[in-house]
Amino acid sequence: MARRSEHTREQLRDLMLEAAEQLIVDKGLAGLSARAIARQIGYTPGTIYLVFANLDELILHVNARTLDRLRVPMQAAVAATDDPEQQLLGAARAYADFARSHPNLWRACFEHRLPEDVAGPDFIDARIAQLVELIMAPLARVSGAQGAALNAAAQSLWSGVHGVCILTLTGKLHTVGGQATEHLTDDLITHYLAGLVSRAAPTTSRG
Amino acid sequence: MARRSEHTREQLRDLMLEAAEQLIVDKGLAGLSARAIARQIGYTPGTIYLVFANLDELILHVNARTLDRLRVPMQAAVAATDDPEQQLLGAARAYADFARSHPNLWRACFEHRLPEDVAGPDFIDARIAQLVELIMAPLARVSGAQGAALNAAAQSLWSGVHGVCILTLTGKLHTVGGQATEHLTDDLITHYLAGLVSRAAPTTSRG
DNA sequence: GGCAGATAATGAACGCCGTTCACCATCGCG
DNA sequence: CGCGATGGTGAACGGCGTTCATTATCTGCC
Repeated sequence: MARRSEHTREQLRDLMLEAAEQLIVDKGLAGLSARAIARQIGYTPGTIYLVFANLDELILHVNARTLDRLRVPMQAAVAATDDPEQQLLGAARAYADFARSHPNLWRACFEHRLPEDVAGPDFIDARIAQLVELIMAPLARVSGAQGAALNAAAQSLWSGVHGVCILTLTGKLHTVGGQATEHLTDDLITHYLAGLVSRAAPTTSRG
Repeated sequence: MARRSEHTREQLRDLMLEAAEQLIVDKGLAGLSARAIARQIGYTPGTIYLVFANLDELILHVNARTLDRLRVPMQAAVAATDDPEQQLLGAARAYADFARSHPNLWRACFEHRLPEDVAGPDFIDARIAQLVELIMAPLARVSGAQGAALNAAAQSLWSGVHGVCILTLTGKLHTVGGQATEHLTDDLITHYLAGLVSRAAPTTSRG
């Protein structure tokens, strides 16, 4: 058994990513294994290493796909209105909605941990940057901020929305009267924006 | 070889938690294994299962300890001043500082995933609730909020701070001009508070 | 002192895991 | 037809979490 050439390297790559994605969807990152992927596509585990350097790299590519898909509804939310505050609220709701609809895929993007020293690849960093950039324009319009202050605002606000999603959707926020995710993202954004508008970006324009 | 009785069940428990903690500190959650713990304390893996139901339970107890230790500097920050805004900023900085000083322990609290259906135990939920409650009083004083609105504020603001810490400390926010963690938590809190003060908690007082 | 029963701990075993690599079946080409 | 290149294999290595029959030791009783 060798040299069957039923698939191109490219086709094989897609088959593997597809299978991996399905496994993550069904059983989470923990349910993913080289052997399971191989079983699913009718190859042996060794074949995976002809296409990817290791499982981590494969997972990173699944995550890249997930981030690409996540961007679509967020962009749509931004395009759906001209009111910058509504754009931000909509993008956050789209984010929360995606996370809730595809919990295992979404969590894989943030739970997957590379070995201590290895840095995340550029193609992931770039996609996260795209998400942050999505909210820069509305944020600039609504607050008049720019430069470093705008950057800080985009990062802190977006990290904040992400934090709300993480904690609520992983059930780590079972506090008194646990709030719905969107309720909390709305709360965070509304108040943050109100503060941003009422002040001239105090913390970052000091130096 | 059996029945050495060199240690009480309690002592054994502490030995195991200590060893597990050290392993997590040194190599992260991924570096933890029943065999490694056993090796470190001079017992065999089987012994661990006389004390804990499984590794997950052991890890949850390590996490409980971590959350207890995390609360100390946060409480100190709140006690250090009477200005509620400074209390909140201080608590967030203490949180970020702890996360940076003990990255692997801190991350273990949020990266550890239980099998799909199993819910997190109360002794973890309670400790997270304690952290959120820490900021309720200052938040109430600074904004005048109470009831559900106060609850939502505490949860969204604290989740936000957590999100900032997660994304900056795991290196997932390598965007243009990456900001220091404390810079972003300050930014988030300052603006959120300003917004909270300038408005009468709009999103939650509507119904 | 000697013996029985209780029990703390073992260690071998099961079925997984990621990863490597010598090997071989098959292909295209001369 | 033969041959070199190559796609893919599958066995192997050292790890993992977890279970459990077995055993060495302790305790209490005669």
